[in-house]
Amino acid sequence: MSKVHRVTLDDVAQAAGVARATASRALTGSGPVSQTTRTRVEAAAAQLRFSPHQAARALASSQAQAIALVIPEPDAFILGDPFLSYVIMGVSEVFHDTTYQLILVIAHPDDPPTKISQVLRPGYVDGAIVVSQHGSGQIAQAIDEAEIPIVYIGRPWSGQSLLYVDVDNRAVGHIATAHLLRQGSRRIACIAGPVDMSPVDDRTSGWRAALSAAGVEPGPLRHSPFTASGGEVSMRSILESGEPFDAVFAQSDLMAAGAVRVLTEADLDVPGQVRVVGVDDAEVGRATSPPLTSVTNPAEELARGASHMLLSILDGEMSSEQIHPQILNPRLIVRESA
Amino acid sequence: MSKVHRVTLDDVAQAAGVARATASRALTGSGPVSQTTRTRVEAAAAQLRFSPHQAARALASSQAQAIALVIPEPDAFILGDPFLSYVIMGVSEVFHDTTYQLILVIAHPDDPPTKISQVLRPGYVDGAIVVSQHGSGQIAQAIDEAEIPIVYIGRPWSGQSLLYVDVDNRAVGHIATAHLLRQGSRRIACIAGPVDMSPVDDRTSGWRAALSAAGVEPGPLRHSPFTASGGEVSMRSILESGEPFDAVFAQSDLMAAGAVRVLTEADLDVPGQVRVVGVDDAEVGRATSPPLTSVTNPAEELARGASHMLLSILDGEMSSEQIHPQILNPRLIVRESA
DNA sequence: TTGTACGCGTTATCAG
DNA sequence: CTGATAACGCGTACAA
Repeated sequence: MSKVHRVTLDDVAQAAGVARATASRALTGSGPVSQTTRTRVEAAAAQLRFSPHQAARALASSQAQAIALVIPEPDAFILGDPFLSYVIMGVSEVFHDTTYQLILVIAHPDDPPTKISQVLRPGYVDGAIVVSQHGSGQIAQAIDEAEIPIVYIGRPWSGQSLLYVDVDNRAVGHIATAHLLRQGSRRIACIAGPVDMSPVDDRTSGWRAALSAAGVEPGPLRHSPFTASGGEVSMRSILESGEPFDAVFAQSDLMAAGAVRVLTEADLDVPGQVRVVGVDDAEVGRATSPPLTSVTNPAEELARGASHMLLSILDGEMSSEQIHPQILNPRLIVRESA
Repeated sequence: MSKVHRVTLDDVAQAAGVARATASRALTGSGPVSQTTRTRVEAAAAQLRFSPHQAARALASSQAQAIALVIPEPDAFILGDPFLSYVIMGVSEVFHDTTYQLILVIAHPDDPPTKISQVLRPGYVDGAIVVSQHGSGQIAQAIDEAEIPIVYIGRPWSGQSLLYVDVDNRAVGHIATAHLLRQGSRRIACIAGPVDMSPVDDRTSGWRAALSAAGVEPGPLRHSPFTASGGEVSMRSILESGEPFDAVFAQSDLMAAGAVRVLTEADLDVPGQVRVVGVDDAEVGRATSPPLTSVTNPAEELARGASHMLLSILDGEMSSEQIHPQILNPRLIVRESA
């Protein structure tokens, strides 16, 4: 059990016949180095298979070279939502080409805010992307108070941060509803997500706006988690209430899939008796029968946008004038359910 | 622009009127400290909102307090697979209750093995969980050669590591096929995943074994990525080949969903003319019409198992005798597609 | 039980 | 352009 000697910068320097400082400069490009010594150092490093000790580097340079992707997890199975999968992919993709590592932080709403504060500070990560932010709770506050740059995916519920990317969620609700109206629906229900999320708020008000613009009364409205079973619960609740409706705007495809399931079980034909529109244009919506008409929610684009925004801040390439939200436009994908 | 003074352990020590070493021991519990000074130090730390500098701690203790979840990403949209979402959730859940951070590493097959080697070393992470390992490629080798403990989710294709958790994938194939046989199918096609993955191998051989045990000839076999469109492609290929079949064993629900879609488009009734069984028992399989009969693939359990295995190694609670794979049993979930 | 002093591997600041 | 040398913040033998 002999202790394995870690190849350190000193070893490289010695092998190349230079001082440690010189080797550092040569490898990081952080200072003037002659071409000859540079190649010599690089050769030595390659031969010794040197790779810098991240912690040491972070300590000395006070740069963690890591960013956090924070996902508040209020409901147990939120990761089942394809939206988040694509967000993870998008973020990962952008940072893959950089020197930053991606630290995934799934924050439970009931664990101490100090836990997340510990991570969101300089020395641990250089910045963070927060997705699917819920409004209430100390977690949101802890995040707001972090001393590192934070970019949000989805307009933050409170706080005045302008560092976020989002789809125009009001438009999402409007587009979906307008389509249903065009198809002839007159009593449009809304199966919404949790009440404390800004996208939910915005999509719901888009729904309302489209209805009132058409002079139509709103149909029943229900809130539930962004899951298939959430959609089922809401759909059942609406059916049991006896409130009339001839269409459903579900705020995610997962919810819509649940709703379609309940409608089918109740022998209601989709779209014959009830038209359904979802949001996300996710795979699950292509599996339902009939396939789901859906409004896009470009998760990967949002993720990439947020990542680039964060990168440009970290690299100091962002003047304060450039700080403004980036809003993406949703798009209607018509399939057979509406 | 005054420089923000970071609250350091020295500050805490000073405030508590003790030496830094004492403060360190009090906070980490790594040495004898009197009860009174401990409370005093803790009070000071709380008041100053001290939180240790992770990099410094990692450097001094040569423990990164982080683990990596490595996901080789051969196909663009692999994260669309719910299996991986649940793996992420399971791993995250276990490590959430520890002091370890989760670093997500998505490794492209065509980027230099050195990139992943850099991460998988002491000083960066203390251990790693590798999921969905493909056989070929330098990445696999780079991972094998890492100097930190590695636990696999899914039996590694090559190498002799016994540190893995997996479902009994042969049983997965066997159970699915046996069920189809029991239902009266006699010509069972197999829509398999990529050829260089051990689960694919095992499920396929389970399919073969069940068929030969029943004295039945294997139906057509196709390989494609573990995605819905992969399932579509394979299904179309089988249809176009003209080879007869009256059932399909698809090696994931996503693939099965794609297959069902193609079958429906071809006016083939499921399960009337073609029975279909998938794997994963995922949400997407509940949205298809008819809902998918499926063999479970307990992603979260696998993830939790792997996480605990890694933790017990990191904590040194594992004698070499205990090193053996952990194999979970799959289970058939009968729905309407077969 | 507590304090002193050194080391962890890099980067950064100076002289030269 | 290069080489000493001082931080960076914390853990930990060792001595008191």
